[in-house]
Amino acid sequence: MSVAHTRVTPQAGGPCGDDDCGIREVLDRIGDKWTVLVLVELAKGVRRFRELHRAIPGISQRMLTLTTRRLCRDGLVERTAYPTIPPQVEYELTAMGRSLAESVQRLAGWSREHKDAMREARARWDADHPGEA
Amino acid sequence: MSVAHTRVTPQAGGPCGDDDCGIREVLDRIGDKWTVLVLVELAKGVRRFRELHRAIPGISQRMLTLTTRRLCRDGLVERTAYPTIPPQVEYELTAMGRSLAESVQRLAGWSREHKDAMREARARWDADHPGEA
DNA sequence: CAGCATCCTCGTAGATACTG
DNA sequence: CAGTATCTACGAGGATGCTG
Repeated sequence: MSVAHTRVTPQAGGPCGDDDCGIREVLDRIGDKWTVLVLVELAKGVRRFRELHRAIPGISQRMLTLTTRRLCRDGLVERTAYPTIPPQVEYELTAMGRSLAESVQRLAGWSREHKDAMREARARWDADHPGEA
Repeated sequence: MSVAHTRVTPQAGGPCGDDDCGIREVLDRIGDKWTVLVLVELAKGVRRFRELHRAIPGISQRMLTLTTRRLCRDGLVERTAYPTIPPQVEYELTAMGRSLAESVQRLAGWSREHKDAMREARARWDADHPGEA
């Protein structure tokens, strides 16, 4: 997510209310393509770089590096590097990271509960609105 | 958020587990720049197009149109157009939309609780890692 | 008022090659 | 193994003008 988020001006007390300001902040963290997947995988336990890479099909080394680094920076993940040869690096959720992963998984629960309803709604809409991409 | 999401191949039973597959699905819906803001504003009650536009500073007419349409398509928002002159259109959350808004706001709660800790973590990281953009 | 159509910018992420 | 560096693309989103 950051979706080229040019940041919605967070003017406290502005017309945007106070509720959503917090929302954009999380979404700017977890809204991107890979963060949640890493989060969920790490929720299962400690993982090495390569293990994460294999566990998350499709992610490139580059994106895994960037994603884990951002998570470390925000205090959501702890990185431990053992100066062995070959090198070995372990990633683990911090307490805050586990708390976020939990919240995220609740949202995933919502998704599972409603995915069918949404699929139907979409099919209905598409049927009623012919001539749309 | 669709963040140019080329869709992580959702191979059931794959190494990516079953938990996260639901996560990406919600994020593909709400992870973009404006959806959650519209969701939260509509959670406060029925809104007309112009009211939404004013309530969400920074959004363009184009993006508001696209965002509301997608929400309608997924059955999260109901659109009611009155054929008056000038036209008048009202947007309202459906039951499913309200349910999603609630879940999203819980995530926003997490954000508010931890934003300070994350800010501190980031400051610490930046101090320990000089020479990064 | 509530859109639609068009053009353009710029960030996210993919691909590939190299290193401690 | 666990990265870094560089180049490229794609597409979400911004700006602007027009319409029923």
